[in-house]
Amino acid sequence: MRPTMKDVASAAGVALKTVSRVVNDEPGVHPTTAERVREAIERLGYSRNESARMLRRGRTATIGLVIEDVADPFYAGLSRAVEGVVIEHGCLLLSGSSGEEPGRERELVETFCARRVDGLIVVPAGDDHTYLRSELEAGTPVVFADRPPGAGLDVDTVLADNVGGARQAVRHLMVHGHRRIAFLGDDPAIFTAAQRLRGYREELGGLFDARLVSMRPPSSGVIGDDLARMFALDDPPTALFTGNGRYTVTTLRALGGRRVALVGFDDFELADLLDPGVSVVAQDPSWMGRVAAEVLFRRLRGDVGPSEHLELPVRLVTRGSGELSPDQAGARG
Amino acid sequence: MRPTMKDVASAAGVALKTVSRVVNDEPGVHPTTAERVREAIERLGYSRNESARMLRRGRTATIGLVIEDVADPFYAGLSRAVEGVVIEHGCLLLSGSSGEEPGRERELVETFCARRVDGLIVVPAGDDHTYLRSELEAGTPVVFADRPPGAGLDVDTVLADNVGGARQAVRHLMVHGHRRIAFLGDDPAIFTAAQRLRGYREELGGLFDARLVSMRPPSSGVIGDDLARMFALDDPPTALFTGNGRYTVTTLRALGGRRVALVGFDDFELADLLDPGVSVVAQDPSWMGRVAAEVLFRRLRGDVGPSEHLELPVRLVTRGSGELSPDQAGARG
DNA sequence: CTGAAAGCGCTAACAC
DNA sequence: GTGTTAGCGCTTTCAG
Repeated sequence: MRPTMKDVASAAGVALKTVSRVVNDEPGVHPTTAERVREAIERLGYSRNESARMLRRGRTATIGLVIEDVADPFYAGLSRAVEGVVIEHGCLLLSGSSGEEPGRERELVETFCARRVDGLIVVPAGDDHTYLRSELEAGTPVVFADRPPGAGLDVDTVLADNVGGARQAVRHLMVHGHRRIAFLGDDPAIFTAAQRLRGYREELGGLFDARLVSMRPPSSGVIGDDLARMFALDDPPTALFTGNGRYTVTTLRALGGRRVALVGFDDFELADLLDPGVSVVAQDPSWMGRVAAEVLFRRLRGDVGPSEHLELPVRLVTRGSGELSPDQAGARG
Repeated sequence: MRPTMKDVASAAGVALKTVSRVVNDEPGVHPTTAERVREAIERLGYSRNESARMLRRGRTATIGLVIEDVADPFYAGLSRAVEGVVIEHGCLLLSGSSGEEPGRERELVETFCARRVDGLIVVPAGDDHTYLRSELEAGTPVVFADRPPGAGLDVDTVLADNVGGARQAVRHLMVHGHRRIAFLGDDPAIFTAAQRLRGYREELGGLFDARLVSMRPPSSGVIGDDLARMFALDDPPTALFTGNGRYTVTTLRALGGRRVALVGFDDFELADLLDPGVSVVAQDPSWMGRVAAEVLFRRLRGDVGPSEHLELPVRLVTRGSGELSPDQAGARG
């Protein structure tokens, strides 16, 4: 069906190996012979079968990326950055979304491994990664991004400063006079959510009040109810800290124009165009992706040093919503 | 290094083929034997080498997806939908972003083809796809999404109703009393931009005024200048039609709170939370992705009917900005 | 500079 | 039920 090297070889009247040399730009082929081979390649429309090459060489020039959901802007940005580095290194990217399901994460990782990806970048959904043990022993480098692996796995990790970022957000609100600061975030089973809760709690100290904390899976759709419950308290919150981009948006929608001080974790498009502009603790998903990919390729180049645990700083961006004072709260904007 | 079927076979005291049978759930293996093989697989930590399998079977169970940029919400949504269908069919997705560069699009497509992807979904950046000819002849199905292929290529295509959507947007603004409607969009070399300009022009008829059209590459950063120029006219626009999500956002930012009627092509997160809410002609990127993937798998299943050319309807979503009357324009919001 | 032979790990086709 | 053989298309090794 498709022409193979053998076909090209007989078309050009040379041996298989000579074609291989030409295709791979190996030295030691007479220019005239090379030209004849190239002409045959062109004429037959030959293109090297990478599957065969991979099998023989034992390298696939493929990196596997498991994220939570490409449609989420954070992971989309991360993916794009990973892709950039991967392409720069002459590799291709196999990617998949776990949808926050540990089973799917594992399935994806195992499928990628069966394809013998040269390396793996994983944003884990689960917290048991013992299934990766044999792959690591086989020498495949793995980098965890955004969230660390489950206990007992010593691999490179690139995280954001979740605790510090949360503390920064809460401190900012406190500086602006708030004492009743609510936290709305994801299920604490998720690492980043738990870390941000921790930072929130640490910074709040004695002001912490469990009634001002709502952590629900994003699908539950009850953030509005939780908010209503909090606002009905004798001492309602005057400020909100939302645990990630999705919650910030959901919360803004649930507020329906009600003016409350708010700082969100994660930056998002149009945060500056809302009224007031939404103050956020911004992560840089591209940076995280790039760093994770670079660590991976360093390993691929043979770096066998101890595992790296990077924590990327985050940045408070003030746009108005986080600078409202407690007495400005409550009014309908 | 890694255990192979041969290793498993000798560990279990059976022949290679028996291991293959067990691994592939082929019938005709005695339960006891199968159990022994499974035990050996478990003990050695064996996992089938898919590269070898691909080479032998001639199918890679891989689909290639070329888009413009994963970090763009439209393409992120499309990717996610494609991924869903691909996984459902037991395949994996190789994806890459062309960054709107025809050269990169071609490179990606050719690399994917060298890996012998079973099928290809392409959002083209260029308009010459003759390089795909040989691949199509080799039997690889290709589906174009969002934009059609260059001349002379008869393949399945899934597009949105760009002309109709643009007409709908302009008509809506006209119904609300506007006669001076500007169009801000992408370089007309891009299919969707050209189609939307066409719809805009058709619907506007005699009211068309070239001075109210600005089509620039998104990188140029001069949308604000163009807008200023238009507003400085004797008969400035009272309404804007923006050609895609990115332009809508850039335009809103450039307007800096100035109240002008506006309808944008493409829906976007938070469009409802801005003041006024942004009216849009909404496409459904997930739908487009799903449909494209389904058409592809139908081909893969052997459908050899004439090429399909699907046009997905779009939907006008009114949120306020598109319902402002001409005399409400000009004020600072 | 060029070529022949072996074999990567698997599956297909056919024995037994 | 099970095993043997050939070979997918390429790279590696070694021989000329």
